[in-house]
Amino acid sequence: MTATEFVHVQRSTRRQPVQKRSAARVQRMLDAAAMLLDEAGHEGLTTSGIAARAEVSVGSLYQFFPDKHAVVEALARRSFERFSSQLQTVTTQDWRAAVDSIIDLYVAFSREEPGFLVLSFGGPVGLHPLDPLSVNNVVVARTLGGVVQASLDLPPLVLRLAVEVGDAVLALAFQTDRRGDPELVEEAKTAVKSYLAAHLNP
Amino acid sequence: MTATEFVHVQRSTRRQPVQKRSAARVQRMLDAAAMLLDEAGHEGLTTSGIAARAEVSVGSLYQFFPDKHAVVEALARRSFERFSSQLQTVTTQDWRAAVDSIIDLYVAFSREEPGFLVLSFGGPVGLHPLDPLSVNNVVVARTLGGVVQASLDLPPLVLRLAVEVGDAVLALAFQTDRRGDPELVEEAKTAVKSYLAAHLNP
DNA sequence: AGCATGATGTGAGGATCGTTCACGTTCTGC
DNA sequence: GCAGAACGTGAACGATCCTCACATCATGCT
Repeated sequence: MTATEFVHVQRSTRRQPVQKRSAARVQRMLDAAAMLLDEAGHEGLTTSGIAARAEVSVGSLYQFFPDKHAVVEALARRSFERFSSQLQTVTTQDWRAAVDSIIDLYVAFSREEPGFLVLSFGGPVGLHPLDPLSVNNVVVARTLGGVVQASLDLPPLVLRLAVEVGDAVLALAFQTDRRGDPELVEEAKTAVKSYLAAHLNP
Repeated sequence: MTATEFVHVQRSTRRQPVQKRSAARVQRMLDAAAMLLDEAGHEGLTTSGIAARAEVSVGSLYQFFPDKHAVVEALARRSFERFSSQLQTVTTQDWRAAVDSIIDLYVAFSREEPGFLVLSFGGPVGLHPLDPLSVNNVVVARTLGGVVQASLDLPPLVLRLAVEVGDAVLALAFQTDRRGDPELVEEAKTAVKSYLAAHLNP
């Protein structure tokens, strides 16, 4: 599983940046969107705001993104790619330690990567039925599965739900405390581990 | 815990209906919002749409609600009150059966009550940090606790997380299948029960 | 009944936002 | 150095949220 896995065929009807100049501008737009997302949340995110912050005209935004939602989606994709690349450094024989590491990594990433927190838990995720951001959890589940398969063998659904369970508790942790309530972060670990353990001793 | 628990001091700066006529109109507005939510989702919900569907002018809407979000919030409150009143009919000595019943009730309610599904899982829930809709799960957790305390004693946090875990899996169930993927609904039950069981045999 | 007061109802219009488009500028390959 | 493609721009259009000045209805009091 390489990072190129996420470079899907762009669903956008817009141009893709081919020159260095515009590629850099697109990155600036995503940076601007991430900052504004942290500062003002989803509701405070405006196309003109993104353009202004990125020192770009609105028209430039729409050269590369079909609509505002596509900007958010591209940002989420970029953030998740970064997270995923770090995820692959997690290698351990003990599956319990793997769960802890993955959750710690996720928490750290939520604190550092601008916009990541809002994208994950903030609210409106464009849940298009096809292949939305929610599929991210599938990737996490596969990675978890890859790490874990060394010591145990579980059906994909269980791994997927384990990730979903962790996500839910972590959402609560970040809702309580912007930096992630430590007690709830620990509970997320035990929740996932106890859920997985339950599927081992039926 | 009676239904009046949810009739908080109205946070709105707007008038509250005092005559029968306007009270009925407010209900019509909420009905309209629920229908439109089912038909077009959050993004398709417009104030003029609600007003038209309820055969009311936009101005009337804003006499009783400070903004659009307040309409959604009031609808969520009303729906949850209805759900909560059914929730109190669940009485059982076996806590495992109680979990099953509550989840079945939730699934049934999500299918029948207009807008309930979109409000629960659809996306943008106005996660105001103070006392948002997310508190609903606290109420469910307390009810679960009340039913369960007969047979076992668990800290509130565990009950709260049990509800959160169930919510997460059910969200996935309704994301897969508009009527709730049966396999995932069953998995929601086992996930919650195994999580609770894990906190009994440490 | 008649009147006063407040509750209720209205919809055109201001403000903001997403998006488009016709035009001007810069790069790339030949 | 030239043609064509890629890139960049911002005024303007339509949709949407929300307000406000005004009209109508209900209730209580004399």
